[in-house]
Amino acid sequence: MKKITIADVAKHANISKSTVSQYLNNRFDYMGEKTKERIAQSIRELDYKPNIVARSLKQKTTFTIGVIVANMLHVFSTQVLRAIEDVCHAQDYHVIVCNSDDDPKKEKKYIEMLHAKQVDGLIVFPTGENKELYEGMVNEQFPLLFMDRFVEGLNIDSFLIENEKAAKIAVDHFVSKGYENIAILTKELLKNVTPRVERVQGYKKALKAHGIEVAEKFIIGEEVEHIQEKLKEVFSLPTPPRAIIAGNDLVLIQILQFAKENEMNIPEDLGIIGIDEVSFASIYSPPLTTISYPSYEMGKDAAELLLKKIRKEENSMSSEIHRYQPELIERRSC
Amino acid sequence: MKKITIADVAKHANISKSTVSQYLNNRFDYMGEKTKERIAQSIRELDYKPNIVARSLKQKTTFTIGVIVANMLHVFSTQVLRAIEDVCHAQDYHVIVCNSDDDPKKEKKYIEMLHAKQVDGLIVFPTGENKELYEGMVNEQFPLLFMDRFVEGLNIDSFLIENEKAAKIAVDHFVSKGYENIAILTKELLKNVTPRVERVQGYKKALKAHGIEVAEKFIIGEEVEHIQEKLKEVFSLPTPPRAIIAGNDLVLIQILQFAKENEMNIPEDLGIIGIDEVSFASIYSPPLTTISYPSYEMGKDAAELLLKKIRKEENSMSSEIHRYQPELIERRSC
DNA sequence: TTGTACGCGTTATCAG
DNA sequence: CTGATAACGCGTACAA
Repeated sequence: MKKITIADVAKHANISKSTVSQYLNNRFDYMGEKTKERIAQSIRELDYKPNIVARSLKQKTTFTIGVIVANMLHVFSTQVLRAIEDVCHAQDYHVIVCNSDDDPKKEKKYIEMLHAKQVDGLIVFPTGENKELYEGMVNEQFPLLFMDRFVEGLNIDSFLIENEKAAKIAVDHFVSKGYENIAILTKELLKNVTPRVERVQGYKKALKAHGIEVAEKFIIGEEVEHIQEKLKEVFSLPTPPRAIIAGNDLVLIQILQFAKENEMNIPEDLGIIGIDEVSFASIYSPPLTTISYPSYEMGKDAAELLLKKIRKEENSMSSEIHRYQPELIERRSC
Repeated sequence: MKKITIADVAKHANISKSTVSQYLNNRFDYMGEKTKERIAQSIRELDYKPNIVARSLKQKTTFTIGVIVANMLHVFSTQVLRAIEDVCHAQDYHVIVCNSDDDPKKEKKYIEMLHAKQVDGLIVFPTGENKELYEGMVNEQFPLLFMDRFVEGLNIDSFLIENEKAAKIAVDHFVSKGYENIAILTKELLKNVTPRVERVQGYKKALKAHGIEVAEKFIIGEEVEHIQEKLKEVFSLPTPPRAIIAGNDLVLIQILQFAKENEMNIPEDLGIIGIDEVSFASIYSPPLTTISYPSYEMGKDAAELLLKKIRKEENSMSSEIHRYQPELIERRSC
């Protein structure tokens, strides 16, 4: 059961490989009707399928891109991926998906392997730890885009949420409702991941703009496993928070759990605003006020830009930061 | 800025391509130390990267597999994908991800393209509408696995949840708690997708086993957009349901919304069991009783089997149905 | 140990 | 309109 190649088809149709190749590439400017027919016939009879690897070798293009996310279990990543895949499908590209798990080594290995596999471009949620590597690809003019995270001084198109604004919207809303002692909770602050640092930054700025003093004790960063203890600690303070911003969906669930276990009334005892839309926001009791942003659109725009750069319709050298606006969805938790 | 090939390295090191190739493939059984050093040196200086496409053409293997899911926005798909990616990463394979959107045409196009791209194997959440195509691949001995959905009479390894049992567990639990008028809600029943039909089947069987008559009006299938109206209709019946099984997470949210809007008390007015674990199950009021199953494990096992078949460590001809056990997580909604 | 020559499947070029 | 022939980059007998 040997694979049939273009040579077999040629032999079967009694013509040369080149003619068959032309046929396959729709270059029948001057091809005889009868020849066309014979080729079509042979292809059908032999059930010939072109070998795209061979074509890629010759054409130096694979019609495949790579996407390296931190972790595709995150809802945001999933939505971005889905958008990318949709755009690629529409333009006959395929997508190789990888999880870096925020591990620079893993990220590096993936980038190098995908590059070696000759993918035509890459969309990365960067760990930020492989600057030289990123830089090398830019110099090579390799189509590369960053998503969700920014890496300083690198001249690479980046698609980001207006994170400071997201935090500001939350603070403003709390203030307008008369809340005091507003806290913010995110995952560990150690890692300087763009969304986290920007959100905290925006939180601070917004407080200052309202003439409220920033209290470090209200800026909480903790690994998910230890959030409950941490929360307990913070809410045992003489002046505990009366309002809290959840830095993302996971952290929001932790807060809700804590509030529930301690029988705190929302929004009376504690106001809550979650950054990230969650599936259960509108059915929760009370319905949760959240801040959402256009994940799908971000993925779509990124994919479209990448494909343009791949086709050189867009200058692969110029680069900018694309910012997306967060939006308050007011419900009842604040 | 020309690409460096193995020939350039050879020239630079003043030896032949074959020697370099051997070096790259760790076949230095009899290679001179000095030669090895020279090669390493040249590779570094020229920053040579092997072209994997060329290697694939020669070796007829791409170290890439394809996964076609119905829609990667579904939590189950995401978890399965993540597991597959983990296994593949550990064995240096890459994963191309595609969304069929339950469209047989799209599925067909993907399968054919991926095949042409010479992926080494495929894991598919089948639409079920491309039997001939699936069959062709089996005959070709192409490594192919099905996930979540079963296609009759096809001799292809399939990884499925014990769906009937999941429904049975729910029914049994309701009955043991003294509930009557137990309904089941799924998305449209028209499409004969394995999980849906098996769950309804299991529901019926379980009721019968308890000597309870099956009422067609309690078997509800509806598109997500119209679920609210449908629910309104069903709960206006003379004897409305007192308990309801949510066929999946999306449908569960719809039920919760309906219950909330109509101020129904859970579990007093209405008992609820959701098939599919959801992130907010334990923080909801009341905490939701759900039935979960090992998605990650399913993806992991599938990927491992696929890679074995690819390496011919496993007979690609033999095939079986792998069933996974659902588990009741009792909380307070029933 | 190393070098030569050829194959992998397709496409591009250039005669005819 | 069609057909040789040479790439594309790598791997590998086989020869030396």
